[in-house]
Amino acid sequence: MLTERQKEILKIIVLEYIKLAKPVGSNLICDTLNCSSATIRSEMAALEELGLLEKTHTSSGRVPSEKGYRYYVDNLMEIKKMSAEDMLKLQIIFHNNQLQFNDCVAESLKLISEMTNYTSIKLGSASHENTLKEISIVPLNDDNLIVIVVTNMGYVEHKNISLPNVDINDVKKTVNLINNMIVGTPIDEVSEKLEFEIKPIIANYVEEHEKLYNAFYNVFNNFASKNVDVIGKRNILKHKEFDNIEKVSRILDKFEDDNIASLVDEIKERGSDINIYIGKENNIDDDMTVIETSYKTPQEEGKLVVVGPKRMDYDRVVALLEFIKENIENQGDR
Amino acid sequence: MLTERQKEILKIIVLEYIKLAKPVGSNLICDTLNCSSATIRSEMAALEELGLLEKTHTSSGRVPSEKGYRYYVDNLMEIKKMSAEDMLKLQIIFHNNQLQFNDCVAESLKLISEMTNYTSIKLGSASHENTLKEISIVPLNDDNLIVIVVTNMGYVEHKNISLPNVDINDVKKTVNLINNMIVGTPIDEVSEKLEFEIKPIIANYVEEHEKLYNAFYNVFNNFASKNVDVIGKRNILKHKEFDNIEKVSRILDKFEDDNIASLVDEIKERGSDINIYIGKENNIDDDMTVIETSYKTPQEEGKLVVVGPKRMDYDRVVALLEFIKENIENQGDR
DNA sequence: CCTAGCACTTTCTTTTTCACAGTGCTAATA
DNA sequence: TATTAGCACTGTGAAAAAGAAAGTGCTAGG
Repeated sequence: MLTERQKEILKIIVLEYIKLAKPVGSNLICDTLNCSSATIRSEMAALEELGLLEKTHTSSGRVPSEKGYRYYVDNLMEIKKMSAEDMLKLQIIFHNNQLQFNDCVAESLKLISEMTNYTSIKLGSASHENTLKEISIVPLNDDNLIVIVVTNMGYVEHKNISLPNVDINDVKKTVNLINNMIVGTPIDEVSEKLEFEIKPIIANYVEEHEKLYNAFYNVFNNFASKNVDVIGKRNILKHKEFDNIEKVSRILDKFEDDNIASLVDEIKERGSDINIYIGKENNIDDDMTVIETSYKTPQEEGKLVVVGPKRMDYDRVVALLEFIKENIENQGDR
Repeated sequence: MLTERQKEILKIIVLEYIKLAKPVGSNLICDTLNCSSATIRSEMAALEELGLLEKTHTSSGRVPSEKGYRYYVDNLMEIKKMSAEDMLKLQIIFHNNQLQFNDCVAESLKLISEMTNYTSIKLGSASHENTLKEISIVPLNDDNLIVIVVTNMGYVEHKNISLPNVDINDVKKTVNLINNMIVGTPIDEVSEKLEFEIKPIIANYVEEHEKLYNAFYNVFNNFASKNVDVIGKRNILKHKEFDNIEKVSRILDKFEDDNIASLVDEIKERGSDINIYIGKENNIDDDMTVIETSYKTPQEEGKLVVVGPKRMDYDRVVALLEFIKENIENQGDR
């Protein structure tokens, strides 16, 4: 159990380090608290003993440890009101009746990325949670057409396919078959159903049924496994701690990875509204913090995620995410 | 006019520098050519006088100048055969009957990026060259639906919109109106036509016509202006000359820029098959080279672009692009 | 329990030194 | 006349040395 003064000191160090990214010395603190630097130093030594602070070298100032950040987040962080500026900008988005609900989410995440210089991620439902809602085609010319697949969660994917020597009416019939027989199936399982339920039927009356079947099979087989949108990847470059190419590469690779959804998703619920995973607590990177919340509206459910350096402006991001989550859930049915 | 030996020297320097990214000294060259380093040095001085070579400092070896690369590309580069390995990998893609034509292009560019560590760009036709082919909707639930827009060039875009209190049949009627009256219009001009041709009609019989109109208006008004795909952005990180965060940031910003299409597109045709724009010759970045070719098939036309450091493996990229272009144009109608 | 004072440590920056790679020039040579 | 050997010179990069700055831990006294 920390004394009040220790808490005070830890808090100052965390906030100061977040602001300037420089180890914090005892002098800076004794200005704020009314006591000498020597006193602070012995307190800092105690906090280090507890694993809440770290030194970068024997005679450096202190830096919060991962445990230190965690303590701050759990016990010290005050729920800060959003700055008037942040508030205003977000409200403009949510009160813009021109914007569709969906765009509001995307726009607000984009705004968060811009304002904070962190990276945000919008995570829709996974493919196994999506079922086939409808498939349709648009013929472009004799040989080429576009197949459009829509899932019940409103996820859309399309593909350009070319089917020379296949009668367009056969294609249409096949589409009808799919729409009649397979709609409602989880996207994951569609290609399987195609093989066992559709293929045998079209084999009977379509000349080039092999070609036709393959085309549709591919559409579903390569269906993107996740509905995920990463916004502001390059922001990582703007932070002091990522000042060398290897680190930056490592993180950018993670962001680009198709698997990022699972990295974020694997995180077990902590139960509360907004979850914070610091450093090793998350699967993205030991040097990063992930702040995450989920939302649910009649139309859609998903997760909003903000990823930044451990030295992150926790208060602000939490306030922003809370605001957005609330607005999404309330305005979802406007 | 250069002497044969000067050409020889320039060529060696360009190739060597491309390989190792280190200024090339006279000793290295006199091994290859049978003469002393002093001779080479006076030749190098002459080439520098002509602006084809540069020094990094008074007593360094030589580095090709922009003009030097240009001379190499225009006069010295031999059309190299592709390596067996490159050839094989690409052929696998183009001979894979599973893959749709469209995917071949994307896959081969992806492969180029991976093999060369440069960035490639697939540039489809601009929005003003696309006309509306068809619009369709998929209702998701009472209030929400998806609008799908397809252009004659096979470009597809979709948008989730919510229209509470609007009768789905009114929406369908509106879609029919659009499909009957506006199909064939350049995408750019659709929102205008909506206003003057569709809006007055639906105003008569649709209660919430304002909402409905706005929704469709937005779909078209925000239609992506370019059909562009940038592959392997992060490859820039792998090159020696981009070893600091500012440079990397600058370039990555360019890649992310929605305007990248125009940066590449503005380039005036040089008339030949494959165009090379070195450093200041291109609009992307003075430190980069852009190699570009266009293709045209019955289904689609567009540009293939490879972007990398000026110190780029010109021979290889040209060979790769030539191969792909040829395969696209021949196999486009398979 | 707090604080003033001081010796000590590490980093960071600057300066010095040194070997190296490569140049330009000159005078001799084929 | 073109080439070459020889040599003085120059900028770079790495390593070593020196000094300043920031901050700590400890001790003794209030």
